[in-house]
Amino acid sequence: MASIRDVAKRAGLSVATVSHVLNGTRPAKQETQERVRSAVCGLGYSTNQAARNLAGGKSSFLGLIISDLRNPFFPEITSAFQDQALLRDMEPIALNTNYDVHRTLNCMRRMVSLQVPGVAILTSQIDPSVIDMLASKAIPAVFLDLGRVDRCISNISIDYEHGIEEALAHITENGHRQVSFIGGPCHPHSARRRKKAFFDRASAHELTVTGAIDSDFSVRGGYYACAKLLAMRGATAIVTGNDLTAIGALHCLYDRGVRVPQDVSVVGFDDITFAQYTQPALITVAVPREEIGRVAFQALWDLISNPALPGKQYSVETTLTVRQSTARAPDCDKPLP
Amino acid sequence: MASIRDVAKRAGLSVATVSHVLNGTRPAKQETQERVRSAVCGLGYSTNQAARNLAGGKSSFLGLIISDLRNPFFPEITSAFQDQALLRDMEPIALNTNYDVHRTLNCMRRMVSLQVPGVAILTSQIDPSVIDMLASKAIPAVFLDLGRVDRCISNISIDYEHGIEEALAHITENGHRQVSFIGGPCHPHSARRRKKAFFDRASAHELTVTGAIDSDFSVRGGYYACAKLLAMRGATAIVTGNDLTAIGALHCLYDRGVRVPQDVSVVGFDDITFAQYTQPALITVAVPREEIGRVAFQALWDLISNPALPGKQYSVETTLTVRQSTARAPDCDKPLP
DNA sequence: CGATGTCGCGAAAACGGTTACGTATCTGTT
DNA sequence: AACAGATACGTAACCGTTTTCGCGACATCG
Repeated sequence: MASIRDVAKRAGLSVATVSHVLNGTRPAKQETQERVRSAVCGLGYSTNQAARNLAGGKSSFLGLIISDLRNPFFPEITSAFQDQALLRDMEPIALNTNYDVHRTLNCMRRMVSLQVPGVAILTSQIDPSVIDMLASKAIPAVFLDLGRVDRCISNISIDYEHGIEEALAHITENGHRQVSFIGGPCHPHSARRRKKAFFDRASAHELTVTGAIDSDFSVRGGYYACAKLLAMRGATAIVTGNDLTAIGALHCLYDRGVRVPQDVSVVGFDDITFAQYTQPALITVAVPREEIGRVAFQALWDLISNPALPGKQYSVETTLTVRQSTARAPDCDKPLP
Repeated sequence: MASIRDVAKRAGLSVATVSHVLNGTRPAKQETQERVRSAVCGLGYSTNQAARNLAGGKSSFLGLIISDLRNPFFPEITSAFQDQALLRDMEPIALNTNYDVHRTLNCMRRMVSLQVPGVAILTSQIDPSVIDMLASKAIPAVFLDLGRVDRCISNISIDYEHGIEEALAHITENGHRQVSFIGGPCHPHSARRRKKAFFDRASAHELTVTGAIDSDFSVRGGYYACAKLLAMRGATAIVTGNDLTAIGALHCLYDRGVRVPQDVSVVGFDDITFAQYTQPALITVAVPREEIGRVAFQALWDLISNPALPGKQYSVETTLTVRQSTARAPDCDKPLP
């Protein structure tokens, strides 16, 4: 492997000059630049990042911790983050925790070892020890839906209220009066926030909540929760905490011969890619995943560029994506009392 | 940031000893090990990868190039690869090319810059310039469905034949005699191979191929291709080159009032996660994505461990996943002539 | 008792860049 | 002609590890 010294020798220059020409950190004569350029080509030289990171005292990596790439929530976030990072000539290091605290800590250790100047932690469940670790090293971090903001910690909070408000307004306009909710496991902060937003907006619309079940954000879980709901009767609309759950519900309803949307309306949450391909196409509260990825990078970049500044709150909106899984409530052609 | 020198000072030892204790590369007294251990804890020391990579002359990164994380084909490959890499204490660097040659080359340059000891290139379309680049630097590489194998190049080839054979056998057993095919864009090698396998096996089963359309592997494309096929009439089964296409076909059939599987059987390809959630659940030829990720790592690891050895051919099997989107051919209760 | 071997450890040279500082040379001003 | 200020470049220290080489202390053996 050719080193910068080889390039310098071949170009008849000093390593300093070569380095500066390569990085544009110091003016140099046109001819000098040419000489460097051609030596680089001739040798097939490529700068050694490790050495650069070491000498520069800073690394070109940027950490991105997510829960699980297989979860359709994350690929788009990851892609968007990556695109931004590459634009700024940073190497994104994306690792998934598989929802495992040990693994998360392992990942964090790797990040520290890599001297990352910052890390975005976009998982749903964040162990406090991770925050401590970051804080003790003063590594800038961006979290998702973590409550607080701190010295080196920014936070992206998802405005669930807005999308849920749109969803419930839509449902109310369609004459529904009784609605059910299938949420997620109560551990993740985000599931709780979705649920709370649902109840808040439901009561604002004077909707009766007939049955609210905590499920596990999986298709299977959605299926069973929906079956339970069906036993309760009464509700003409089901709102779910994520799309997988909604898909499960859709299947359950189909299997029971309940027509969607004629008999029951269903609203999902997240707007994963496949929400548009369900039968019928799922109405869902869209969480702007690409935007989250972009904002996460931007937030991190700000934090890194200005270590003195305190963390900031960022917010992304959710909005209703209207498709075919809702309709007027079944008994709605009768005039309202 | 505490360095190894700080640790050495605090422990009253030399850096060499600390390094060796930390890496277990030289025997040391129990007491010495303790001293190191405690100094490390006291200072919150964490080894600097950049320095280590530089000094060791090798990097702990492993490249993984994929087309597009958003494509449901890749997350599982990426995850599996990552899991394996972490097990071996390597940092996987996953980058997507977005199907763009420029970006691909940019990614490759980054890999070279990071001194990766090897890279897995698991995209469908591989530009020859990428191979040249790798070859000129003698960087071990693993490709997916690239034809050849070379000095530093291993290849994973997907055995499309097997799964397609199962699919067509299944279809034949169900009394179908005429079948259509919706393939992908002819550029990617893999799409061509799928198509060829289909025709080979179809003729082996003496099936008549009524209509074969090259689409674009998207849901929308599948929809339109299916519409065209419907105009041709005759076929009682449709086999597609990937699941997105099959999903599009499913929607088209639904919209036209053609029942699946009663009127027409549909078979997908890939077995993406959502194939099981379509209505009806999609029968599809499963491509073992996790296995591809694992094998890619293993292949790379072998190549790296034994640079002298030539590249190898690996093969992964495809198999039919039976669900609900096929049934006996409509006219099949009539006795066959 | 001296030769030999083993064990535990330290000194210092890499590794390939960056960058603070210093030294020519060139230009224009007085 | 002398001098200031650019301009263009080189020298060498440094970043935090790994790793080679070698040194002393102690045990073993003839």
